[in-house]
Amino acid sequence: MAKVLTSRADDYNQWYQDLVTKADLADHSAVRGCMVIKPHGYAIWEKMQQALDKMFKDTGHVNAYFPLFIPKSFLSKEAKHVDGFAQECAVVTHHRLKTIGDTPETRQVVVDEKAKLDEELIVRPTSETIIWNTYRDWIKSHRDLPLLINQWANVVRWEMRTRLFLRTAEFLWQEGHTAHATKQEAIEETERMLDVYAEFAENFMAIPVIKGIKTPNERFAGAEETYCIEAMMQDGKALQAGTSHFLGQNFAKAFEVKFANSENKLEYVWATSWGVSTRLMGALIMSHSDDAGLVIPPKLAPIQVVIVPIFRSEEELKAITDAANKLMTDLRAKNITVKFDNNDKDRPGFKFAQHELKGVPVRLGIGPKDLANGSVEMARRDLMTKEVVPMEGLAQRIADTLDDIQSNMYKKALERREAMTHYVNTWAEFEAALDKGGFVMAHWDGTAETEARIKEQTKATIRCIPLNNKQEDGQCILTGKPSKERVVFARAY
RNA sequence: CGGGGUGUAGCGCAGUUGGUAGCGCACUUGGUUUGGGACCAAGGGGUCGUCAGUUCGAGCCUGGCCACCCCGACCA
Repeated sequence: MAKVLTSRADDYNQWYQDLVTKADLADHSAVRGCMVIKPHGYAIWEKMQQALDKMFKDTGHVNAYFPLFIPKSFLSKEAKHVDGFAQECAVVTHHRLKTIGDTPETRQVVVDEKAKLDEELIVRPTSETIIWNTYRDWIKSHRDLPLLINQWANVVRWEMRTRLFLRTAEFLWQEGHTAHATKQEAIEETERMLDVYAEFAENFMAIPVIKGIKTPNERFAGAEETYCIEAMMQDGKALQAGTSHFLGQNFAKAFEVKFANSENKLEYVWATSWGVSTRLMGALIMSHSDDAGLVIPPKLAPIQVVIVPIFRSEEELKAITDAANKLMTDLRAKNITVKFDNNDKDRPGFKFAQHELKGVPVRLGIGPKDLANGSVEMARRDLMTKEVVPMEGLAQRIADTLDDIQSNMYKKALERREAMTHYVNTWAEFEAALDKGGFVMAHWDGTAETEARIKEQTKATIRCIPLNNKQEDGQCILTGKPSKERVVFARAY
């Protein structure tokens, strides 16, 4: 068997890189830090979008679209916000090009200096400012609230160092921006959307997550409180998979967004924002995939079942095709997506390997023996097992198998996370646990100074303070000062 | 942005002292094959990352730039 991927044991980073490109998910582009998302990768992203979009709509949100460009002056209206993003913004300064040079050899396109913009435009790193500037006009009365809007968009953050899906200069995401009459409602919204993300991660992506809040250091610029879901990758590193922010009245005050309450008094509105991005693709890959390639949970697989015919003659192929067509009709009736891979170029063994690389959850092999016996060979991608099963009742059996794969993938990821979560009480234990990899649950004295010192010494950050965290007396692993709860430390992507 | 590395066909690589580019896989055509990455035969594909310089002559030497990888700093 020809090896296509670097193994995880040999070089985890290289494995990830190989997998993303070899499984046709994405490629590097001609533009620094930007990727081309290829059809197979985009198909998975579309499945994520569809599931999330439905969840957003089911919780009362509607979609809209705001501009890519933000006037520079908007960004500076919220002081902490601009500090958070100023370092990584792309700036549009001109609106016209011109051609210089008389011959084809010397001809080139240059910026027309006469076409300088009066006010420079920022390519959005996130859309709070343009949206809140717009909301000012939309919100006049408590009857306009709550305003529950989401947008699917691209954003640009000029990153120093990029990795496909995990951190790219341009990425795709959704950003929800909501306005509420009361603080309580806004906090409820923030928590509701965190729950939506957690449910999506666990039920669709089959990734267990810890819901928690960020420390002030790790908080979104401009937020009062940042909630997050944290996932653990196979190498034990943490990955922030989604965030939901309670923005308080910071943006309402910066953009003068006030509403008349029922007593006709003007009040500033309360805000939230929340987002997940194509980074989830990275989480999906690093949670489940193996040395043979991608493993995709059935609920997000663009193709859930592939049928590979095994044949010698045209007659055999025709008989197999008839059987496959019947089966496909049954599967589609159950909303299972299925592909019949009948190209005559590749041999069955090659097809098996290809579909494993691309992560198709269930593969069926149908050959002359199966037609004679009324059976098929069914292979599971998650367990890499094969069994011969009867054609009778197969569609239902496959539906059940897909369900089982979905839950098995979650269970496996959960077991791995539990095995790689360490509870420690001393500094020596803490360092040892970090070197093993995974989440380290430890007491912390609650100060930013201690958090920074730990990060400096170990590269580990506080991923979150879990919601509904168990309260227990303990001592900070670094300073020995008293602590009431353990927080999640890890090295992170 | 700093330190290190890499860049030759779609992918992985070789290319000697500077003398005008090759191998494996993939691709095309034909045939034989087909239950775990088939085989035979004949073909096609390259401004050697890019721009300049040195030279009679550059894949090879020199410099600039670009991209990617690893390690830092920064960050979702």
